[in-house]
Amino acid sequence: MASSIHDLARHLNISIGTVSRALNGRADVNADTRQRVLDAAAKLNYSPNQSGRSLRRGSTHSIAFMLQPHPGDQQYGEPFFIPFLTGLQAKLAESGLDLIVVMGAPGDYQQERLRRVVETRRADAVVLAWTRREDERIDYLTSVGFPFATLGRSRSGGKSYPSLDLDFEKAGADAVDRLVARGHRRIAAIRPSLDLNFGYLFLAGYRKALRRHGIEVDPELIASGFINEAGGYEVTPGVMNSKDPPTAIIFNNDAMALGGCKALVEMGIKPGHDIAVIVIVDTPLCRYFSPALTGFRPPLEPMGRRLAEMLLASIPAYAGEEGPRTIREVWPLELIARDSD
Amino acid sequence: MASSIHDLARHLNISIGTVSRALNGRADVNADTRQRVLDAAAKLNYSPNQSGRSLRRGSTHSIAFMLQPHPGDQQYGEPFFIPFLTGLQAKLAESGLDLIVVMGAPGDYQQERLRRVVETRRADAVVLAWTRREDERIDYLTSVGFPFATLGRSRSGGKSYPSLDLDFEKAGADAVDRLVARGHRRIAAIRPSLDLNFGYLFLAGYRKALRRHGIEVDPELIASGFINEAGGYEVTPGVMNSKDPPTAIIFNNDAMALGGCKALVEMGIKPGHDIAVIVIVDTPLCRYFSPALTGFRPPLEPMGRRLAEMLLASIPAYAGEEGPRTIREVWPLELIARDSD
DNA sequence: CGTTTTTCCGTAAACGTTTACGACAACATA
DNA sequence: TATGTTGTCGTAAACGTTTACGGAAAAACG
Repeated sequence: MASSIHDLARHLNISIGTVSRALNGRADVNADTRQRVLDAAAKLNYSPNQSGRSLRRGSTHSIAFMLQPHPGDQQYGEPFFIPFLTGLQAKLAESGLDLIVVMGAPGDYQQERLRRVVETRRADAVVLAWTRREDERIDYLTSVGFPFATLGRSRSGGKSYPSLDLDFEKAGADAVDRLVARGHRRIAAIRPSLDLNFGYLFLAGYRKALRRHGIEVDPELIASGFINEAGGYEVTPGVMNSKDPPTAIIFNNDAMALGGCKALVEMGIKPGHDIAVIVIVDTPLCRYFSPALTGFRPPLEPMGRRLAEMLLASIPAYAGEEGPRTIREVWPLELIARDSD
Repeated sequence: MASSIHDLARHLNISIGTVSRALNGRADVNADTRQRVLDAAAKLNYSPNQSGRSLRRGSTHSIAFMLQPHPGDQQYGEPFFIPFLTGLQAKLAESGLDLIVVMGAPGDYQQERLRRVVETRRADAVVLAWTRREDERIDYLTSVGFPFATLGRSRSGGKSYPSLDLDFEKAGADAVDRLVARGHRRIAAIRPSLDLNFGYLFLAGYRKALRRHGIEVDPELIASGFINEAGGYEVTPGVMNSKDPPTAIIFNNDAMALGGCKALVEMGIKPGHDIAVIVIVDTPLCRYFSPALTGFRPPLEPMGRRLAEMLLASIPAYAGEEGPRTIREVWPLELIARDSD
């Protein structure tokens, strides 16, 4: 079934060295023999054994992505990641690289699994998501000198790695601007409870914009919960029951918004009618919800492709001998106005 | 950084053969030296190089999962898969196996990528999802004798591989039973347009139950669309505009239901009030939707674990020398009554 | 004490690649 | 002709494991 380089050599009556050189496009092989090798490879359905190749080369030709379930809810996951992975994989495949997805073990926030990937050299580099403000994974990877890139920023690890992020700060501010322009002054913010960096950035933009408009930031209008439906559902009533309730709520993502809207409805408050709602990271869910939720849709698939490019360019083994390269990018987030605000 | 078996041997002044045997728990090594090897391995932070190991062993110690984005919608993916993958990965990790996730290329339904995984021997086995009624992937894998397991049934490939599925047929029937018991006789079914097998099974149960109740199956009440929000949104109006409109709709999954409900609201029809709604494969979305949608929640994480077990047991290299084993399982789907019907 | 068995360990080959090195022929140059 | 250059290819080592084989020492047995 699996034909090796030896089979090709025997079949063509030449040495395995020549076969390998022909296959790898090296210069010191006759054009004629190269063609014969290529033909034979196609005929015998040859494809190189990855283990042998990576053992010899010292690189695995694959990139790992650390995927995690929702913190606080093992039951369901984040559809967010799938289109991102699609882009990532597509770009990596163009360079003949494979994508390994490693699930994080709940609890230790992936440290253990990350070590395993690094130490067994299962991948040449790793991509991290849901970066935290202080991220021990980043500290670890930089300390051992393992190549990586992140979806999202962090304060850890200096500026020595490629990262791609969305401008959540601006999105938070834009959301506030829009609501203020529509007459709101009591604006709540509901964000994830963990120190996920995008929640932090969102809140920073929210605060800044409020102050810019001369509106005092009221801690009673800021709540945090798990970044899923349950989180939004549990936390929203508290905000609504404050002394001076909000007339608008900004949710950090679609799942929290869904749960929050459920809570609102149960309180007899109609989202989009009695109260304005904006979502920072939306999905098709927002568009098809009733009322359709105003939000910011991230271009996930292009982000995946771009981060793959950036990562590859940062790895000497894959990149050409180019000079310094862009190492961090922050993409704008564009508001899509719908019916909920 | 990365210490090899040679480092251990040199450090302990013994041969690499002994080190390997000690590490692999073979019998012919002194208990004392074994302990010394283990200690040294821990101290030198040794972990075996996967490439070397799999080259020698002829197995990669990793399993591939083919992940695909929504057909007809590249933009977002199926949260369905994440908890399933969590379970799969958890179980595989217990046996020291890694999980490789390979994204399917849109268009050729994964044939090309699947070939690549098989031919380069990147994995020892592969897990398929979203099985079709006739599935060329299954035919291919059986024809080349590559081990695999499927989430979902298919008519392809005989009975020679492990598969785990949910009883969509019974769920479809249960949904009909419940609606009929509540007085409905005009019941619509909205399912995916592709020949995804779970859509087929669902419809079979739906039909069977209707006939059992002496209700004629009306083709006008059956519609198919892309298995996402857009699909449900586009297809639902057609069903509602039939000569004798339904008083209840069964959606095949949560995304289609969301889109369908949007369409209903736009037509001035209130889901859960003017019309009953049931979802076959629900997610937390259903619970937090307003009205909360009655549906069947699949135990995805346990399913992932179980399928990993079944797959491992079917691979001679991993399994002990056990006899014949359960090769196909169909799990029941339990209805969770909520507010929409 | 001689023989057989057991226990433990070292040697070396093998897995499928890649690549440094050298060999040989053909050809060009002086 | 002698020398150098170029083009092409084979040889063999190396990557880090695992494992069949054999051997030496120790233990068991007569």
